[in-house]
Amino acid sequence: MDIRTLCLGALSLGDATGYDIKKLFDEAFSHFFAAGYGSIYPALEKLAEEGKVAYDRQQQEKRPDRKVFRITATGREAFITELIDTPPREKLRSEFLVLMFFAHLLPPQRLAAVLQERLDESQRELAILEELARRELPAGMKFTIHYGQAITQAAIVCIKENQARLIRDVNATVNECNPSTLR
Amino acid sequence: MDIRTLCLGALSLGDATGYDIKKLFDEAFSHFFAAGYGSIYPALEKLAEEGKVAYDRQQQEKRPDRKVFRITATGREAFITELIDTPPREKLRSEFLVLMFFAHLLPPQRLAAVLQERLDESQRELAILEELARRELPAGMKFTIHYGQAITQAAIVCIKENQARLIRDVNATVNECNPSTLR
DNA sequence: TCCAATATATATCTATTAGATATATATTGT
DNA sequence: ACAATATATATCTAATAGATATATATTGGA
Repeated sequence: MDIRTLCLGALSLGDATGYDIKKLFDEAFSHFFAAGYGSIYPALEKLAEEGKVAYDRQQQEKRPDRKVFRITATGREAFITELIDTPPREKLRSEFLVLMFFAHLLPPQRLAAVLQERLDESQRELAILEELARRELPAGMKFTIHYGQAITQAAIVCIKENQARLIRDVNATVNECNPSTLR
Repeated sequence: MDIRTLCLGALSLGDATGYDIKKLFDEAFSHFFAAGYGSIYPALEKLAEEGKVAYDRQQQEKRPDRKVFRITATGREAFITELIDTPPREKLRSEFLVLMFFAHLLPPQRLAAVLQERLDESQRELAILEELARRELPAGMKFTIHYGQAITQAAIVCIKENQARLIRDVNATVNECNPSTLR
C-alpha cells in the first residue's frame, strides 16, 4: 500500500485539493500513515495520468490555480481492490527505541532528557487523538483513534514505570554490554 | 537517523558481516527499526568510504568472500554524536489502521479476517519479544523489549475489546460515512 | 493600527529506502 | 534423499521523506 492508495482513500471521502489531502495526512491519518507534499503532489499527478482521479482548475488571483481533485469510477474500483488485497501490516520506525537500545552509550542527563521528551511528545499525540475523538465519526475511523490512544497510553505507562530503574541500571552497567548475546 | 547510523550501532556491539547485521535488523532491532539488504550493503559501503568502518576480507571457497566489518574510532565518535543529537521520534506506518479507517468500504468477512490476521500477527510479535526477553541483556535493550511488549499487548487488548462492536457498527452504518467531518 | 504568525496554494529536487531479484553452496531436519 | 534453511555477497528501481521555493491572504496579539 502506498501514498497513491491513501490519496484515493482521501478522495473517496470527498473532492479535495492537494493542500486539503496534506491536511488529512497531518490530522486524521497522522497516527498511522504520514506523508508530505513531496509524495502527495507526484502521487496525484500519477493517479491523474492513470485515469484514477480527475481535477478541475479554479483560477485564483495572486495564487497558483487551485486544483480540485475527484476520484473516478476507475479510481474507486482500484481503491476497493487495494483494500481487499492489502495485508494488514504494521511497521514502527522509532528513533526513541534506538536511543534506548544504546542507552549505555548515553550520558545520564541525555538519557533522562530523551525519556522526558518522549513522554512530552506522547502527551501531545494523546491530546491530538482526544481532539479527533470528539468528532462524530464512522466506527472504523473511531477505532483507529481508540487504537492510537491505547498504544500511546501503554507507551506512556511503560516509560513512567521503568524510567527510574532504567536510568539507575544503565548507569550501573555501562561497561557490561555483552554484544555476543545478540547473536 | 538513518540506516548507516544503525549499522554503526550494530558494529559498536562487535565485528560483523553484512549478513550478521541483517540478522540484527531482523531480530533485536526488528520491532523498532527494520532494514533490508538493499539498504544495509550500500550503507556499509558508504561508511567504509567515510572511514567510519573498515573491513577484512576472508576468502571462502565456493561462496563470496566474507567481509567482516568493524567500527573505527571515527565511526564510534560519529555514532555517539548521532545518539546525542537525534530527537526521539517515533513513526508508525500501519496498513492495518488504513483498512480500519476505510472499514465501511470492506465486505464484512474481509473486515473480520483483517482483524483476526492482525491479532495473529501481534501474537507472533509477542512471541518473538518473549524469546528476546529471555536473554541476558543490558537495561536499555531490555527496555525496548518491554516497550514493544507493552504496545503490542495494548494493541491486542484494543482489538479484542472492540472487534465485535466494530463489525456490528460498520455493517449498520456503511452509508453514513460523513467526509466533511474530517475537514 | 501594525506586524508576526498562520493559512492557503502550487510545486520540485535529491538522497535515502524498501523490496525484489540474482547468484550459489553448505547444513540441517524430515 | 531431498526439501528447507542457512550462509554469504550483492544490484536495481520505483517510491518516499524532507527540504526548499514561491507568494499572497487572513488572523490575532501588542
